[in-house]
Amino acid sequence: MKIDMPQSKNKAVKEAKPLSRIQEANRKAILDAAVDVFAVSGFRGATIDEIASRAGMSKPNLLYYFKSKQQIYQQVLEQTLEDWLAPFAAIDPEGDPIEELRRYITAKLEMSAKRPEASKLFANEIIHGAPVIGTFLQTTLKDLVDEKTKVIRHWVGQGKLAPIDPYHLIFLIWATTQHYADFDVQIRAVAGTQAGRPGFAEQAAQAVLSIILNGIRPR
Amino acid sequence: MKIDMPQSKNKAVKEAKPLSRIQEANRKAILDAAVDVFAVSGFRGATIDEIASRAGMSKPNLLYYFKSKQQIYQQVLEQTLEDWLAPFAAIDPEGDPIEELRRYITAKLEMSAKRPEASKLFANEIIHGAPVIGTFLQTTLKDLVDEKTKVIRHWVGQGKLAPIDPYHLIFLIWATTQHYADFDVQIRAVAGTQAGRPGFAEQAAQAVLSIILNGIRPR
DNA sequence: CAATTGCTTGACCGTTTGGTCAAAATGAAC
DNA sequence: GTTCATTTTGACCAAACGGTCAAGCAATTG
Repeated sequence: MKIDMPQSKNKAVKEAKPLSRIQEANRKAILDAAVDVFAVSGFRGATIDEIASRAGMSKPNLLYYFKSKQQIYQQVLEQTLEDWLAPFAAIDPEGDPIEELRRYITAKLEMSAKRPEASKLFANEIIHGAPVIGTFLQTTLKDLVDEKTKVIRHWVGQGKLAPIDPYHLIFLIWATTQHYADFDVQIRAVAGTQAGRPGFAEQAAQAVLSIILNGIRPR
Repeated sequence: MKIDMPQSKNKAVKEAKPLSRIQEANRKAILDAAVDVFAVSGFRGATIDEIASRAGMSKPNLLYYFKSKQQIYQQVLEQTLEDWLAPFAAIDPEGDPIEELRRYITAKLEMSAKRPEASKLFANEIIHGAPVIGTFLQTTLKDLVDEKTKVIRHWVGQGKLAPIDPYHLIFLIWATTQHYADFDVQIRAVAGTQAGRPGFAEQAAQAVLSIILNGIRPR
């Protein structure tokens, strides 16, 4: 599975597209179904038939809207990437470090709880070598991370955070927050009844925030 | 540590097992190849042909040693599980909490660096709903985790650790350490040249240990 | 050496699956 | 209601893949 990243951000280019009511509805139904199917089965494991069936249409009909399985996959990935990164981009260099990071971690934990499929979708893609979003990671994401590492380094320089490597702090936050989505099966298996009880997500947030924030507080 | 897999049938029943020199070599070659292939392609994406080819033999020959793709998969999973959990099981209730956890985290980070495929194998299995090791998670692993949560709770009670929920501490450690293996592509893409330099793993270990250990030190 | 057993593989089969196509059904426009 | 474009699908194809089988090859044994 070798794919090059098309990065179809060409909204302006293909503006000669009316996109009828029925088209819009069907595309949405397909993409919604696709997130779930790709998340649980991976790219290879997912079948067009299942996506079509979940979207309430026949396979050829689905292929009428997206000309290949890959195209659906890329579209779904692109669509979710933006939401996923938004809270990270929103980290404010002028804000209080601890508060900014608390807000970011909380937002990511909420996303993991609310849309675990999106997280699993990424996890799958990256574990398999990021064949589709590889160049995105090396360009857009790297730039964004570089920007934020500067911010964190600045905070450290000001003595507002303990001296830690910004990259690894970011990785630790990503790892921890996404873990609750990607490994939910393991968490439920291990935590047993506790994981099902309401308030579990809040308890998780409290624990994660406590450890990380105390871990980076200036000493 | 004894780990019995749900699917692993007759180990004791099939007592007479000669296991010739050539058999042993071939089985090992197959399993070694299988770890890599399953790790990068997932169960569904992996093909018997590729495993066989990497192991240097024909597909029918591979099927002579393992009668199905699933059997290889289960075997590989079982084989790696023990190593993977050993350092966790080795956490000593009598030892110093901070030192015990430092040892555990360091061991897991080293495993992630040395054998990332093993970690990816698990990640894949769990993200896809743990179809094979599901019951293992609910039984053996849960018991082990319950045991260790008691230890951590005891430490907290003695005032040797800050008051944190043991489950979430364990999840945080798992998440962080495995992240370096499972998401290595993303880490390399984002950290750029830095990630390639020697000493990067040590730098990661230092940062992770610093944040986590300071995060749980009694205050 | 002969013979029994263990090891290896080319050829093959049935199924799944991504994708095509022509034709039918539906809707929009007049 | 007629016409034209859009939407939908049953039937089909080719490739990939898991798994089988019979026959060939190597090794061990007596």
